Amino acid sequence: MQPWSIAAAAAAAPFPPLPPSWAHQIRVAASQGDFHHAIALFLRMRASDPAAACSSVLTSLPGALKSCAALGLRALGASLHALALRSGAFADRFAANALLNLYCKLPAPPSHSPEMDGSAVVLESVRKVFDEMPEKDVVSWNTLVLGCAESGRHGEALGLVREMWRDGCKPDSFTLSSVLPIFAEGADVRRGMELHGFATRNGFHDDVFVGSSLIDMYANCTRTDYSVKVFDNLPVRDAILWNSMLAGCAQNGSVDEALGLFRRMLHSGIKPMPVTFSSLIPACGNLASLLLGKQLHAYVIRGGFDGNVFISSSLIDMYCKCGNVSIARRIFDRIQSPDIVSWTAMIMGHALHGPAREALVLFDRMELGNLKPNHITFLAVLTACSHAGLVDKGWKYFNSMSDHYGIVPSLEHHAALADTLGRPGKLEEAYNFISGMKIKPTASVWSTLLRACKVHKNTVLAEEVAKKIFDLEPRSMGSHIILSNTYSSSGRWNEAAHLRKSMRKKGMQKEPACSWIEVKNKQHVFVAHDKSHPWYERIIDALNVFSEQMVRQGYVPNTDDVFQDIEEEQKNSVLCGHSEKLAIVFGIISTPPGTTIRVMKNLRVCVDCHTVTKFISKIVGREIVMRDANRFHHFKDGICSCGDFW
DNA sequence: CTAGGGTTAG
Repeated sequence: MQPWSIAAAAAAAPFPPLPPSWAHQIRVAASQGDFHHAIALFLRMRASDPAAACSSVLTSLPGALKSCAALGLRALGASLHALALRSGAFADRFAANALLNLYCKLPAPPSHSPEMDGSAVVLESVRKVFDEMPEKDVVSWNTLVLGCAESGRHGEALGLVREMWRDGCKPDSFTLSSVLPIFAEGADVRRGMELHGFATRNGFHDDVFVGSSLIDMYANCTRTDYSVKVFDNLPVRDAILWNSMLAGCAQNGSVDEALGLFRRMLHSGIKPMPVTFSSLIPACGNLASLLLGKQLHAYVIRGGFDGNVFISSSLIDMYCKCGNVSIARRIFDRIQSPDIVSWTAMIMGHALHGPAREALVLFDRMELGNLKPNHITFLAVLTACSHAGLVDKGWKYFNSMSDHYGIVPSLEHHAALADTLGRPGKLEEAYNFISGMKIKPTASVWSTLLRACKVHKNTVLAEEVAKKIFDLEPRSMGSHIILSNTYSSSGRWNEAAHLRKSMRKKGMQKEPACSWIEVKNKQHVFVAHDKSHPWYERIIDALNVFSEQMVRQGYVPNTDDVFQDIEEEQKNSVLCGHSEKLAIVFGIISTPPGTTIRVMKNLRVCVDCHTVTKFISKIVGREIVMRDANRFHHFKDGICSCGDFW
């Protein structure tokens, strides 16, 4: 006889494995994010297996409720609520918390009462569930705190934290990471640091969730130095945290820090992801550093990310901002299905670089593809109209916004149309347009007209417009300067001097004009009449040589923009010191023949510099790209892409 | 049953 053994018995007659229970399957599906499946299982159980449905209410309800919350199933959620009450499952912490979460996550229903909006109705039922809960724990509090924080009820969320504290329930890492984004949004670094202190004292500081909320909070408060410290102290840094750090730095202007992190990231063997690039590349655009941008583009290609629309759009934008619209266009043309952002970036690029009509050609092509323009697209289109001097089209696009697209024109759209009207000299029309606006025009809307008044030398209207601007914004620097220049250019030196004097009295100082150029990885900055650059003498010598050639070709200095009451002879020497001329000539004598010159300027280019640059581009046979405060100018063979209209 | 962190156009 064989000795009796369980193993032998099992081997002889193995039982088939038990089928997983309904409740188990529902829990697993819900926790894996397969909410439809979880709901389907729950409904099937209720219909086909009343006994199981009855015995596993407690264990299956949380998963089902979570799925309703995720899918926004209000009606089913309500019937589960009834079931929870009827079956007594509501007494259970887990089921009750899941119910609380459901009400927090459901979108606000349309409101029927005028006194109360939908979200207030929701909050009331949430609060009711919460108050009736027989047993509250930290999860219940956290659910409510998050619900308030996410629906913008910041004060209430913070009040709840105090309330839970008083109630003897200690905030934990969940609470912290729900509340920290409030201080991030409000850029309230003081209270953010208080929470950081609390986190440290209670051992939550190296929690990844808390850590990433802290990083985000400090970045939003433009304290990326603290972000980096928190980041460095975290024990575990997975890849996403790097990206979050990087984006935080890049978006808040700490580009050097972002690039440093990018290098460290590569060093630590963490592979860059598409988001890494779509947050870094725009930062290069904002620095207008073509060199850096090109290096990142090379990484993008090597990493095989060039098919990503986000990256392509950011590359288009970066190349446009760095002055290379043709590369941008090549990238755009290679996108299989450009989205609204890619189109808008490209339209804006053409609008800013010229010829601006190309922007409108693109817009029409986009519409043929049934892609719907949004308010930013219209901003780009209206910018194109103003730069191309297309008054009728400007009106047409402006009116079509509300007529065909249901987009309410914003202040920016109004400013763009006012500019479109004013630039070609339709000052009266622009004035009437601004006066008749449905929203109250701001100083910046009026100042587009003021600039137009200066260009068209209408001192009377300029004075009236300036008065409106100074009422709205008494210390508007730009407007003071434009008005003073308007006086000067019509020979009213006394009034100009008087205005300048009152500006000095108010302690207002003009922003000095400066231009800069990147040569051999180094930025060279030129301030007007600044002789400190080591090559200054050589630059002036070269400028004089160009001058002689220009005069032979018919150049006449334009002293309209010299706003001092001095002799013509002296005015010419004032013009010679303009920063953009210094930067351009430096670029020409310090780079090999044929190299494209890219110059940036903080203010708008003056008429004389514009003319001189056209001559120089022809004399040296080079393309010169200049970004001024308003747009890009491409000079080639004596012609500028702005069509002398800017 | 509760949490977070990422991206492009102005």
